[in-house]
Amino acid sequence: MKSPAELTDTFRANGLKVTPQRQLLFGLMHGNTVHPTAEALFAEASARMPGISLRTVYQTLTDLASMGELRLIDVGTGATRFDPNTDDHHHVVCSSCGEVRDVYVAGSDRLKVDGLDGFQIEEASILFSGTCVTCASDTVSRASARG
Amino acid sequence: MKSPAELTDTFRANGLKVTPQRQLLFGLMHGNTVHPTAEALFAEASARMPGISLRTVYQTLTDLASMGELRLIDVGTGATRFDPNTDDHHHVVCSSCGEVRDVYVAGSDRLKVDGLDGFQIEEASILFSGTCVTCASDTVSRASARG
DNA sequence: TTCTCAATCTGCAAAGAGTGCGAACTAGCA
DNA sequence: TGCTAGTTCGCACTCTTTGCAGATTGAGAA
Repeated sequence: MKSPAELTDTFRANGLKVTPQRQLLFGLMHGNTVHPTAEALFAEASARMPGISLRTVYQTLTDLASMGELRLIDVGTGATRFDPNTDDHHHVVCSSCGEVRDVYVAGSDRLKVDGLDGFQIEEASILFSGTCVTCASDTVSRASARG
Repeated sequence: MKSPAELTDTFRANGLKVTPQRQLLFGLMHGNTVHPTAEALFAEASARMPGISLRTVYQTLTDLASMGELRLIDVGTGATRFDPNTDDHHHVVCSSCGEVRDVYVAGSDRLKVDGLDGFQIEEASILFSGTCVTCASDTVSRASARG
């Protein structure tokens, strides 16, 4: 995703207005690597701008996504997450705490896929799931505490 | 997923009862390749057994999934889909009509993944998305009809 | 700087997907 | 046949996201 300053220009160039709410969200998303949900962003935004509405957060995120500045990701934890990293990458999710990280996969072009049946593929997304370091060590400590 | 007869035994062996509702759902899911949603199964089930409740459909599907007889899949179309194919496979979804097909992928063990950062991976799922044959030809016909 | 108006913001209602709960019902063993 | 734990069903409710409408405001024009 572009920098807040660049986004300001892009929005104006597209006939969209640059409001304080949008600027705040540009800043909160830029360089953000935690893959927040709309609700999480709303909480952060509210702390800095009391009164901002959840509706506006959804609206702005949707705008950014339709401009290709943001990727919407669904890791099966209920709410959609937003990712400002628009590189070609995939994700890994911790099935215990829900943390999501970006992963880069090489060699996916050499996969042999059977059953595509005439589908014209536009995209392939790989989702890894497992246990993150923190949750793995928590499990270990609980186990030793228990026994 | 096992056959309805085998599931009957498995359920009883696990102390679960075999009701007409469950038998109906065993039958509807066995060999089912369309990846139905709970709502879709409920519609089919209702046609054969008026009065069956959506709650029971969810209940039974959840039971089957926790016994490993069914896989829950989320292709990002809103509702969870249920897949009686428990082989090691992946999915392709048509972004136009939502159709889901099973695909088999070879060579995924040779992928180079960067960024796993200590995660203990338990699963990797690949979701392809694109346009199915039917929707692709529909687009073509509409284009030619248009001129 | 002021004016204007389309774009935006906010709050609320509502839709879609699932889940929790409790009363009524029933499969399956004794 | 009776008993009882497991089920079913319907309803209320949660959660996420979207639709709507009136009030507000950004930003180009005057």
